[in-house]
Amino acid sequence: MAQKPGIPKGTRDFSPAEVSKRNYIINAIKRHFQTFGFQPIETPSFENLDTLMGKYGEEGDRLIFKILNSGDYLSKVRDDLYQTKDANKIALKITEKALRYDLTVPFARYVVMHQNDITFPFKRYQVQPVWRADRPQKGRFREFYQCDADVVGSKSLWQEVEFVQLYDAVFSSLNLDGVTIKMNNRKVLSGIAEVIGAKEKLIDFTVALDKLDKIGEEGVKNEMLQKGIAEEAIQKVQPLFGFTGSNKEKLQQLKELLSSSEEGTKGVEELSFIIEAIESLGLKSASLDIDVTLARGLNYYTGAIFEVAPPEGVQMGSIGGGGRYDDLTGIFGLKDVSGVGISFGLDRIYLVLEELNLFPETVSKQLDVLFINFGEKEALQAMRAIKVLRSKGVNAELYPDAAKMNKQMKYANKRDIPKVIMIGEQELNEQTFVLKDMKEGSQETHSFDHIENLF
RNA sequence: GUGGUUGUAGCUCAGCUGGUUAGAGCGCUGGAUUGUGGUUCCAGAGGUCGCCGGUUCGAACCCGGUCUUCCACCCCA
Repeated sequence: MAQKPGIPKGTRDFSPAEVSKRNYIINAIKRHFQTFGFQPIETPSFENLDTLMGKYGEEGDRLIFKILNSGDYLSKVRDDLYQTKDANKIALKITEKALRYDLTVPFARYVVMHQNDITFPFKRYQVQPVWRADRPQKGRFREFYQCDADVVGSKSLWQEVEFVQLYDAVFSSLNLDGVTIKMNNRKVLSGIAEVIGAKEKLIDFTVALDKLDKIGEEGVKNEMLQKGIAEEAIQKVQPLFGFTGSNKEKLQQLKELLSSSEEGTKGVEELSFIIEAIESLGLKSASLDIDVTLARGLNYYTGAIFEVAPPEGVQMGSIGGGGRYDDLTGIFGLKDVSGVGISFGLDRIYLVLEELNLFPETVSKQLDVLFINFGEKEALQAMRAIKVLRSKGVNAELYPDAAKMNKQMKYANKRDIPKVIMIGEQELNEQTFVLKDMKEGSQETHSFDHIENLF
């Protein structure tokens, strides 16, 4: 009985055309990572469960794909525990490995394990798939690629400046103009929470604030009230709801709002430094925008927070994100190593480029020329030509069977092969070949000796 | 994890309030065309209607379950 094939939800097959396009994006990203001085590493697809657990918050823990232990894993579960049917507790007994959830935590683990071999500051990049046991929806998959660049071992804000430039360089080279690099700072958020007297509600406060563009001012206020943030406190942050103007104006407003908070003031200073540096260095096509509602990834960011929004008019979540985390390696026993990094969301960038029709036509071209097969002797002559062409880097192939011309031409047409070369009995005898342009429909005869000068 | 949505030929989809043999377009194979693709014409192949169960004389259609798709929430790239 033939079984109906299928793949798990949230996963995808990639066709040759899709792989070409994905490689086009990946190559652009890697190229710029290298020009900015980052070095590649790779880490295993799965890690020890305890390396990952507790690093992404409660929600994150739930979304980690856990790998069942091998062997008779249930025998290790005590009967009384088994009877409780407490999935979370039992899970810890029957699984000790998990698929990686992002590239940042494995990187932190890598840095700690190899600290003696690493020269700091260490700049690494990593392009590998990650897995999340999430419900898929548009632009969200259960297996997807992250393209990360991080620096550890430097507290310099020049790193942040460089990451802004890196985002700009990559998106510009992909001709994806008009992306907005949104920037915030954890210290600013802490400062705001402190000023309004809701310091212990920082996470609730920022998560609600983050939804401003989605649920509006009233929605945010309602959620804050619901989370137990006082009415008066919310009144104090009223300026944030109409937070517009240039970056300079926003900085000025923040400075006043946070003047009583030491931490908040520090955050404003950091933002100012980056903004001023970028203003004097300039960006090619992206714009940098302070967004105090930006609050993703708060579980470990301590300074700058980045998120990249696609150009206006494209319905898609963020296509990149990142930030500074002062003590990520601390949980693995290496103190005082500051890190900062960014990530590119390959799958979403793909969808955006597709929507805006920004893939160059040449990306999907696989073969330059197809040789028509007229039989054994003719095919041998074709193979001689193919050998020469390939040595010059031309993508060439012989149709494998001496099928009907009609069929071979249809094949060339369907594969979108621009040129076809025919060497039949007559051409073989005359030491010539016929070159046909599939787009124009025109063809001409050349001497076989001239084959290498064709392309 | 919560709520909703979707599933019929390789693909995109019709299919009436439940009624004989489930259709179309595109694609595929062959032919018109034995050395010329894209356009045209002719012929043909291809479906246990997602899967399991129930209601009914009778189910693609109604009901339950399950898987899948897409969307929103949570969260996030």
